[in-house]
Amino acid sequence: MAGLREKQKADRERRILQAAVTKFRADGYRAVRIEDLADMAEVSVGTVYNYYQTKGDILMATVTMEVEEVLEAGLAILADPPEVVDDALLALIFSYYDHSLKYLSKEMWRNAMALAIEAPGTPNGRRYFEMDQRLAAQMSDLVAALQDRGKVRSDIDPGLFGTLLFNNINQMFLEFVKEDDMPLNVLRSRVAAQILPLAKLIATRSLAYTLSSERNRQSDTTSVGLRTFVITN
Amino acid sequence: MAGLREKQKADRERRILQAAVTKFRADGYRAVRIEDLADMAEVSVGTVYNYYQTKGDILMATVTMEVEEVLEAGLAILADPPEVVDDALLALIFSYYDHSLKYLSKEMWRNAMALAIEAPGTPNGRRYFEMDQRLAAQMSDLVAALQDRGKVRSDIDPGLFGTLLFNNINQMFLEFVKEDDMPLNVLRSRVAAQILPLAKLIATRSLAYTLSSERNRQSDTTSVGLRTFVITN
DNA sequence: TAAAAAAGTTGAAGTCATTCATCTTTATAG
DNA sequence: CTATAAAGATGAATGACTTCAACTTTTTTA
Repeated sequence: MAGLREKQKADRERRILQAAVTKFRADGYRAVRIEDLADMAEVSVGTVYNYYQTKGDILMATVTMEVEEVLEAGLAILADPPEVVDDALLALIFSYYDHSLKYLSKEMWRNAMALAIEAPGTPNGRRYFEMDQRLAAQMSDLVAALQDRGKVRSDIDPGLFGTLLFNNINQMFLEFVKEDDMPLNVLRSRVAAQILPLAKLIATRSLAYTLSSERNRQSDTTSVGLRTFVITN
Repeated sequence: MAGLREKQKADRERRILQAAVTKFRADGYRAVRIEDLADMAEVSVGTVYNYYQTKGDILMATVTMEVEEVLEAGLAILADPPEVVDDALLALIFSYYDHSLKYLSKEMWRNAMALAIEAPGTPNGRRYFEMDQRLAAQMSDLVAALQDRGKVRSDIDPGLFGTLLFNNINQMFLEFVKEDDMPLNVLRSRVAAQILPLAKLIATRSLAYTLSSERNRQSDTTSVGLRTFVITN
C-alpha cells in the first residue's frame, strides 16, 4: 500500500507545510514568496501548487493545525473541568489563547481572518468559519457539562450561551491580533473582566445566597445582569 | 485660486472615483483592474496612483463616501427620533442598513473589512476602524438623547450601551455581507429580534409597571435581562 | 525485464498591482 | 512674450501569485 510514490508525496507535503510554518512566522506571511517555500522544501514552485491551491491555502492549513491542537487541549479540560464556573470557563478560554500563537503569529492570524471574510464562500472561508463553530460548540459543551454537575442554572441554554461567550472571546482575540504590541496577559485580564460577571450570572446560587431574602436575590441578579450588559462587547 | 491645474486635478480625482464606484459594483472589486479604472477615467495607470496610493485606497474612498452619507442620514434621525425606544433604535439601525448598499456591493464590503483586518496599522485600516467608532458614537448619542427625554433609564451609560448595540449590529452586518443570498429584510428581522429585548431592558418603566410591586419589578427585570442574554449574538 | 501508461514535477510564461524615470503641461519670472 | 521652474501625467519595468505544456519518475502490463 505504502508505495514509493505515496511516501514521497506525504514527505513533500510535510516539508512544504513545515517550511510555511517556519518562514511565515519568521518573516511574515506577506513577505514570504512561494519560491521561498519551494526552496526550503526542496521542490519547485509548481509542486507547491500541486499540494495547495493558493498561498492562502497554505496559511489555512497551518491555522487548521493550530486549531486542531487547541480543540484537543480543550477536550482535556472538558473531561475534568474546575469546580467553580469562573475557573472552568477561564481555564478553557486561556487554554485557547495560550495555544493560539504556537504556530501562528499575529500577522498570520490577521491574514487568515481577512482571507475568511474576503472569500467566505470558498473552501478556505468555509473551513475557517467551520472551525469557529467547532470552538463555539466546545464552549457550549463546557457549559452543558457544568450544568450537568449542577454548577450552572438549569434555565440557561448551553448552546446559545456558549455561542455568546465564544463570540465575545473571538472579538477580543481579533482586537488582540490587531495590536502587535498587546501582550497575552492584557488579553487575559480583559477577558477575565468580561467573563466573570457573565459567569456569576449563570452560576447556581451559592450557600451565602441561599440564606438571603428573595427580594435581595432579585435585586442582586438584576444589577449583575445590567452591569454585565454594559461591560459586554 | 481655482487655477486650471487645480480644476483638472479635482476633475481627474472625481472621474477615477466615479469609475471605481461603477466598475467595482458592476464587476466586483477583485475583477476590476487598475487599468480598467484608468481607461474609464481617461487617465493613465500611473495617474491613478498619483491620486490613490493603492487599489485598497480607492475602495476605502468609496466606503468613506458611503459611511459619510450614512452618518448624515443618522443625524436627521437623531434630531427628531421616534418616541418609543424600540422604534428609535430600529429607525437609526435600519437607516444604516438601507444606505449600506448604495455605493458598495457585498463583495466590496467584504474586501473593505478584510483590508481593515489585514492591515489595521495602515492609514486605511485606521480609517475603517475610525468610521466604526463614529457610527458607534452616533448610536450612543441616540441613547443619550432618549435618556434626556426620559425614555431611557438614567442608570444606563449611553456610551457603553451604544457601543454594545453597535458591536451587535456590526456583527450581524458581517454575517449579512458574508452571505450573498441573504436579502436585507432577513437582516432587518434578525436585528429586530435581537434589539427589541435590549430596548425593553433599557426603557423606562411603563405606567402599568409603575403600579406593580417592587418585588415584581425586580423579577421582571431579571427575566428580561436573562432572555436578552440568551438571544443576543 | 522492457515498453507503455499513469502520476507527478518543473520552470517559463501570463496576469495584475505597484513603482519610477521620463516627458508634458501649467505656472512663474524677467 | 519667452524662458525657466514646478507640478503632474505617462507607460514600460518590476515583483509576486498562479497556470500549464513539456519532461521525469514510478507503476503497470505483457
